[in-house]
Amino acid sequence: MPQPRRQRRPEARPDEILDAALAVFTEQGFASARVEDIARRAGLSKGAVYLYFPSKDAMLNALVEQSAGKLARAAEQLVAIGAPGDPEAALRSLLKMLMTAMADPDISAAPRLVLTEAGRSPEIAAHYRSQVLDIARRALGALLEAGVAAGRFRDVDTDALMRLMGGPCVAHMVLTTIFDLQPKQINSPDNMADAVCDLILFGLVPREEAA
Amino acid sequence: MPQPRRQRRPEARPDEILDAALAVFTEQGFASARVEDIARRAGLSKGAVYLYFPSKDAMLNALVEQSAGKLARAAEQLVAIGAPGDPEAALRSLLKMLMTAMADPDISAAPRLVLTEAGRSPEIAAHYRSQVLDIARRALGALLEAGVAAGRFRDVDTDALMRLMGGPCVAHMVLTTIFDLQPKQINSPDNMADAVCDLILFGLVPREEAA
Amino acid sequence: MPQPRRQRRPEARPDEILDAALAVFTEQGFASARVEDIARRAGLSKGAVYLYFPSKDAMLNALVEQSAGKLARAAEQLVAIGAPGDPEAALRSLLKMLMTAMADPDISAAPRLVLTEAGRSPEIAAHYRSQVLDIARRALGALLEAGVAAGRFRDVDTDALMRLMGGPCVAHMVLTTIFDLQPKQINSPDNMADAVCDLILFGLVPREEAA
Amino acid sequence: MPQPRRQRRPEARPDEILDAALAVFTEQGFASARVEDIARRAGLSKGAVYLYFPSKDAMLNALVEQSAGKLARAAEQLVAIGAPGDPEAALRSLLKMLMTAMADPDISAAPRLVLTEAGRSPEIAAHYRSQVLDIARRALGALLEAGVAAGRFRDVDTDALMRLMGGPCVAHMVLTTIFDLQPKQINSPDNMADAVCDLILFGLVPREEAA
DNA sequence: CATGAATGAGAGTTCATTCAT
DNA sequence: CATGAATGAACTCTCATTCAT
Repeated sequence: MPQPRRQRRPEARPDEILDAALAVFTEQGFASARVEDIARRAGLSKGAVYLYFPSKDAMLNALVEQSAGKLARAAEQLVAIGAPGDPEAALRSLLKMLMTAMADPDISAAPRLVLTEAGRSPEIAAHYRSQVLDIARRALGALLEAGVAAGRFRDVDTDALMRLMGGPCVAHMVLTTIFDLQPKQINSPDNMADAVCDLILFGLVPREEAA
Repeated sequence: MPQPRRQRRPEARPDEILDAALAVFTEQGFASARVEDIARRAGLSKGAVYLYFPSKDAMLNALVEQSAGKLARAAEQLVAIGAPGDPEAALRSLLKMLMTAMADPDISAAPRLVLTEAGRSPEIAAHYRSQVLDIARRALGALLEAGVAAGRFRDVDTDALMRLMGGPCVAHMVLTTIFDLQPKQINSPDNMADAVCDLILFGLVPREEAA
Repeated sequence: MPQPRRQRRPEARPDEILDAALAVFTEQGFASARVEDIARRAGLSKGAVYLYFPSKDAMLNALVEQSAGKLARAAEQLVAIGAPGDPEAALRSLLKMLMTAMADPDISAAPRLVLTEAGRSPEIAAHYRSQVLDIARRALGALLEAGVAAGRFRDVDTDALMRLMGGPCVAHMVLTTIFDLQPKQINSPDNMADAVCDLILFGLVPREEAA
Repeated sequence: MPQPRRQRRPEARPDEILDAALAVFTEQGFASARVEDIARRAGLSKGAVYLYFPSKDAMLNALVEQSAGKLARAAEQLVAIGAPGDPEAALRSLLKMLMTAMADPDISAAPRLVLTEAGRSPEIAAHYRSQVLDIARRALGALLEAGVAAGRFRDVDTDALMRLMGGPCVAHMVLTTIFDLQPKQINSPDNMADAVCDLILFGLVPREEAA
């Protein structure tokens, strides 16, 4: 399957535009982004984007809708498959997936956009909440429940665990992508996920079983 | 032919304007915020704002500069005082302070603004990084070192711990302030901090008390 | 929700805008002129002007650059061709060309604009000086030299002659265009040029040779 | 008479303000000049100037009215006294006075202001025309008439002579004050006046002394 | 389908003018 | 008298959106 060198595929236009829009929105912020910049980056004229999207706002909404759910569904899948057998491993996989996704600027672009724009758009906030956060919380709750049932996890609060799992991933994204603050020792998202997961599972205080 | 209506002129004008600006910026985002809205909220006319700040950008910068450092310095103090005696307690205090601050919409407004605007403003990002993040990381590193020296903490990676401590606080702020996703069981930032701290210290996996 | 009314788009747009700008600038002065007035006079909307010129200042500069040199080059040509043969005739032609140009409100509009704006814009002053005044002075110097060599002119100072040639033309322009002070007897720029030229050549004091 | 060191002389305020206004207007142009700049230069606060002048326009008008007439009346005097006895000397004196005045940036500031502002203000143009130009023309006409009657001047057109006398002075002012184009050989207004006067009187074409 | 010239509402900023102190 | 904080109209410039071609 040789990839054709951009034979004008008008069917792909909307996605090309959204890709361009995502890039420009995350670089400049939604309000500061100019439709013309998006058009140019998509290889189109300004007017042409309006053949595919009725407004700049519509692009943002499409972007959020498109991205939302992907990660949440992946998390759901992961938990559904892994939780019954080995909750610890499932939790670790979950964290790795999330951390890796967040550490990749391209993948985290959409969440980052939601992060910056949800504050001034109740629609986006509500949509993301119901399509991503609620689903993620439910999946995490199921995973926790399975682990507790198996005697592998303590019976802790789901929301606390959610913050403990998601928070470091978001923090990692923010620190590396926005503030360019790279970890000193750890040099891959995977290792960062391992280090964080280790702490989540076993805690900062040493265990005394070594007798 | 202006028809003015004069007000008192307290020395506090700049701060009043900054308060109004912070509110409007966090509500609408910096780019969408109108100077006139800020002025009205501060009880002034549009033009009067320019007697105190040369531009809209200057307001944002003043806001960031004003807020930056406060939290970081508080964290530094807290660690310096508490770490030598009881590292666990110091860590818990630190987390509580951070979580409480983040859960208060007024206090977290400035950090939230940085979160949404740093992505498109290298100056803001650099300033916040050097005035807040670097300081916070150093304080946390010192705390960790003290705990390790005292045999109370495992010798883990500072950046991983930083993400584990800060992440949940940021996540809590984002979830409650932006997405209005309140925790189901836990009803105060203080309790959330306790729950998270408990997990950070002792881990999700139960300890074998029997031994 | 714009409700546009489209027009044709000739390649001549920039020139149409400059024509309008020149008219408005000379009528109201650069600072008092409104871009919208220029646009309307050019048959465009305010925003459209900015498709062709990045700023109001750029219009002024374009105007000055466009006009500068035309007259000076014409003067150069005239002198180069006429001076060797008949210096007196060349001088008369030069004066007539200048006087006629200055007396025509459309042609003198650009110089008038320079006259009013150069005082507050060192760039304009420098540009006009080097592109017009220096060239004109050089041409006049050459003409004078040729006349002296041919024994037709006295060996006078170039700068004095420059003021004596240019001054009356500028004065004529100022008096008729700005102060609406028309000559009582002389009714055409051509005749005024002749009268002035006659005085320049032969002086106010009668010659005694008539005997 | 020792000059007191600026003992607050409220009576002189209007003039101090006008001096400041003239300076600022000629530097920046009337429209670009800010009342605050004028106030500061006059050593006052912005509001205080409005105790003496009702508006910025009023300052300009006062300035024009103040300056207009001075020169014209001086020219009138000069002609009235000198013309009957020695028309040539009177003409030379007139030219010298004018040239010297125009070459002094302080003295020529007001005429320069009129030059730049009369174009957009019919009132200023009309006032200056009636208070200065008409008077100057009449004086020059009288001088010419006297000279002709005495057989010393040819019977030329008054308006042409007016342009020939005034033009070089204005040109000298414009070239030196606005375009910073100093004469190469002639180094004083007085000498420039002499050179120009010599040309006006005796012409560029050599006289055949041999007779 | 695609272009890009054109529109016009709107935002930041300036500044002449006013008036409480 | 004098101050300078405050007003608000006006202006430059931007940009989402439209539509003739």
